Amino acid sequence: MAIRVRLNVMLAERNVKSKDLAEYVGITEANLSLLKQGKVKGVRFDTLERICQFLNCQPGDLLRYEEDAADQG
Amino acid sequence: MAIRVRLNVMLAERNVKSKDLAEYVGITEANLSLLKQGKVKGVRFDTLERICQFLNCQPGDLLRYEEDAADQG
DNA sequence: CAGAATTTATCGTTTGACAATAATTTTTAT
DNA sequence: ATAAAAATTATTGTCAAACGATAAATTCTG
Repeated sequence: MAIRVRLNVMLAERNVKSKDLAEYVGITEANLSLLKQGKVKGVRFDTLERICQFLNCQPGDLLRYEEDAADQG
Repeated sequence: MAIRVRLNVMLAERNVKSKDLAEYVGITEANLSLLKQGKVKGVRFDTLERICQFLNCQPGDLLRYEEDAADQG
């Protein structure tokens, strides 16, 4: 079990481009990519906040405590 | 709007002591207190994971994107 | 293929999570 | 009220890592 970042799912569902989200949040596409791929060890609340704001969702939609997964949506 | 940490609520509901959670998670009571009070700017996923594990809940139960609130539960 | 989008890779900066510790305050019995 | 327990606040310090900036490589998509 681990925290899984579901940003990729959220973006796909809403057909939002990483570039646009990155721009809105105020981080680089590179760093957003890392976050999407679950390659960061944590997140700052202001970043999380901006993402929720842009995607009009809750942290719970982006973060899940679940089985380590290879690739399922 | 901002990210709000609802740890206090979760602990109260489950009648869990901060000390016990801190011990389980592996952080000091002082730092857990800061997290509870919403006085940290972010959180590491391994910390979030342990909290979810101990409280048997999801990140969404602990983090909410909502109106900045003074003290309501 | 061409262009766009995304990911990966480096290196550097700076923030801040968390440790360790102690004192203060609040809560909970007795 | 008083003692004990629990929680908060306060300080100082360390070090991991979030994020920036940039560029190259890879993966879509038309």
